[in-house]
Amino acid sequence: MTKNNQAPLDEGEAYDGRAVPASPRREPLTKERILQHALRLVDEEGLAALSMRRLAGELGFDTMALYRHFPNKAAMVDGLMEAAFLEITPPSEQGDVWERLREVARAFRRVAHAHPHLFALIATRPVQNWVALQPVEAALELLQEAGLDERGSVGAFFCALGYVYGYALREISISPADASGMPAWYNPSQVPQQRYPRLVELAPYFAEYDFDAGFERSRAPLPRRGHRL
Amino acid sequence: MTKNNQAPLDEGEAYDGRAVPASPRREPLTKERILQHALRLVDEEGLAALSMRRLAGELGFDTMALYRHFPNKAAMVDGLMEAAFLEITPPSEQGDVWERLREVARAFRRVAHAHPHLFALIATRPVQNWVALQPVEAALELLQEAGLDERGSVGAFFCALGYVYGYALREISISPADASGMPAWYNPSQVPQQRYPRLVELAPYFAEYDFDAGFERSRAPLPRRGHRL
DNA sequence: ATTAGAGCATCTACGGTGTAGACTGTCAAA
DNA sequence: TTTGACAGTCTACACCGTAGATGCTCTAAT
Repeated sequence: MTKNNQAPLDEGEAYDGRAVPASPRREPLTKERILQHALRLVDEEGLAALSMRRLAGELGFDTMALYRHFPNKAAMVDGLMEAAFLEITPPSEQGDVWERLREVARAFRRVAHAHPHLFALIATRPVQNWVALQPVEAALELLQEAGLDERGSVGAFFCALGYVYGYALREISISPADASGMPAWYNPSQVPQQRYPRLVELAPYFAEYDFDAGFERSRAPLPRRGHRL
Repeated sequence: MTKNNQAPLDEGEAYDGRAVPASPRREPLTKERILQHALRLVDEEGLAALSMRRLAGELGFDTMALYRHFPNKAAMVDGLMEAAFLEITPPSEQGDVWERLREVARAFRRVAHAHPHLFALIATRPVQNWVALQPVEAALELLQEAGLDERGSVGAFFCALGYVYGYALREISISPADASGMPAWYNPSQVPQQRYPRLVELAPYFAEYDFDAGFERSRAPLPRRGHRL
């Protein structure tokens, strides 16, 4: 398959992995520029599309130039995840505690939508960036402010975090549609009728399910006032 | 890094990707044997360790022999996921509906523990195996049996599925421990004290958190009798 | 008994990947 | 003017998935 290459490439052919000797003066490579372009690549074409050769090529540099800024590819991807976490805005300073907790949850989900490919990675790997713990800290603070004791905070945290991650992940994993415009198993005509009668019966309701509303409605995993977890 | 290679390899050196001409009579390759060995590999060393060359080598065959049984690597991995889904046992035939729903949830979580690396893939990708929909069908049936209407069933399904996936995923993603035996952010001495005071304060409670109990306790996302979702 | 064919296994080769190590050019400080 | 640091380049290596041609062995039909 041929890849359409609308990148800058002002310095030369590039993107066979090599760049041209380069003009005497040019914008030097930086961590930020690299990450920015990499993020765009991943968002638009998925993680598989992110290769050091291609990335460097599209930026107009030699592949190995990237290694002046990151020790290896894994470190660069870590940088991408960190960037994603930085998009999780801190909750507002005042207002109902539970509402502020919901704000954090929404921020997580927003990141999932903004960077689905990256989010799959984030949800899958252990946390290894301190920045990533910023929203965690915020959530814990809120839970305690809401009156939960230590053990309760941790319990509620894991419960809610799991829910938010999982819900968002289901959302973005389910999406890819077939020719008919909807995932195969939403499409009753494709489901083996007698093995999965409920699936067939409920197919239209799956198709019309509103993820936004569903997320907002489901406060269950967050304990409420007077509700023992 | 050198890889220790305790595989069969009775036919010859192998695992440089090539196998020896092979003795006249030997156990032929089958889908099942391939999947079985591949699953072991993934469970023990992670998805990255699964390469066609290595897999074939360890089985004592030429790399390309695998392609007689699977059109490509992706199809083989699909087979692995299908195998994992088959481990999700159907719920018992009778008893409390909610308890049977919990059985399905537990079965999911059990698979996550049995095959963490594979589960990360499963949780991340859209469903593409009909077999994988078996437990979905079961859950939907139970939800309706419990008295929820169509829209309610779908809502509860997404809610619960998200929670189960997410909770299990957090569990298996968090685990990798550092030298001290616990994940870095459970370890108060490693957490930047003043940026994350709550994290430090709650660290011991994180360390003692019981995932099993937490999972069992958290029935919140599943609506109960008399509880409007 | 001989032949034809079907399957499975093997071999070779191609283009892709991440990255180690040596090299070159440019600029700032000594 | 020299020195050194540093950014970018070049070459090379080992690994990856897999297309295509070739060979082997057993079965069924002649």
